[in-house]
Amino acid sequence: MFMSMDKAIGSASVRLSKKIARIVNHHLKEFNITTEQWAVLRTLYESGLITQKTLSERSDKDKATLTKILDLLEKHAYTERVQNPEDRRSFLIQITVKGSRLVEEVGPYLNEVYGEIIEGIDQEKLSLYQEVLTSLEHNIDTLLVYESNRKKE
Amino acid sequence: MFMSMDKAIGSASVRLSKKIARIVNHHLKEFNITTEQWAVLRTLYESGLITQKTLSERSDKDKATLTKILDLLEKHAYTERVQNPEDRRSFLIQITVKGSRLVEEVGPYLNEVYGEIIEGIDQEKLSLYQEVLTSLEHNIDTLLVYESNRKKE
DNA sequence: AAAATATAGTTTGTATACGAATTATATTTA
DNA sequence: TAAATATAATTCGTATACAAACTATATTTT
Repeated sequence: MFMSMDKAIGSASVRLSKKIARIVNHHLKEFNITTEQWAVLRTLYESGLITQKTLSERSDKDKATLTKILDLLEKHAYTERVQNPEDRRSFLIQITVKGSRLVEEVGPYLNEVYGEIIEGIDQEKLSLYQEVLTSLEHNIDTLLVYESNRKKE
Repeated sequence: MFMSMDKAIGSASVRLSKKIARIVNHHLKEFNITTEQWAVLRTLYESGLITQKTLSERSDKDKATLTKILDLLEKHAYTERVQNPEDRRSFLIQITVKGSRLVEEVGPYLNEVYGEIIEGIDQEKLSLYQEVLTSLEHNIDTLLVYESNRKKE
């Protein structure tokens, strides 16, 4: 069975992720926002005024993708691009009052949804799940760095 | 800390999934195929001749998405749509010899990649990780069914 | 059997992911 | 300091996700 690992870990992780996004999107629909926009907005709420570059790193969004997401968040007046006085190439991204209010409203609501998602699973197992999640992510980060370095040579 | 669950479980799972797809895509590039095309092709390899509908369910692909993926797989002659003699609306999807050969080549190779991804993580923890993954998926499936039923009323 | 309903697959529209090219500006090097 | 290189952000092209509308065909209801 040559694809046991693949099936067990990779496919299952990817499949779960899509389902999480699907159900969260259902719940976020009434707020006119998507899972990914939420991830960016929440990161911004927690970070305060940061550059688009930094926001891209912290929210794990590609710069091209982030451009689009910020366009949408701006359209709803949840965020604003402000010229960075220290570097004319860059923007500082500012969450608006409306954006902050949304985070404060949606945050607790989403936590209820997550309560349903983890229902019946031991806290202990969940902690271990998170731990493995982190290890896997770390391994992949290492591999990705290695590959991108190899590419440059 | 009102978004702990969101951050700990949701965002982390989604982030990991994207990274898995990213690194696997890097490796699959030389075969001119993507992670998602691979998932479909592998499912088909394991299932034999099945309808597009069934393939959609087994590979967890939306029917619209699957249409596009099959278009691409067909372009590379890895699969074919065959008229279903029992139902003129439907197609049977057939993996070609070229497609089978690809699966047999890529499968073991991908398993090596997954070996690197899980490097240094206890087998026991990985099993538990999978177990939680399954439970979470099950919970979400239940919630999604519940929601889609509510919608119809 | 005709009408109503359900189903398989495609198309369309919007959002996301991401590599590559492009533009404007900074930083480094010769 | 002029030239080369690096960086921040946008744009473009291709792939995926998914809801909704649409087409063709099946199935069920009356």
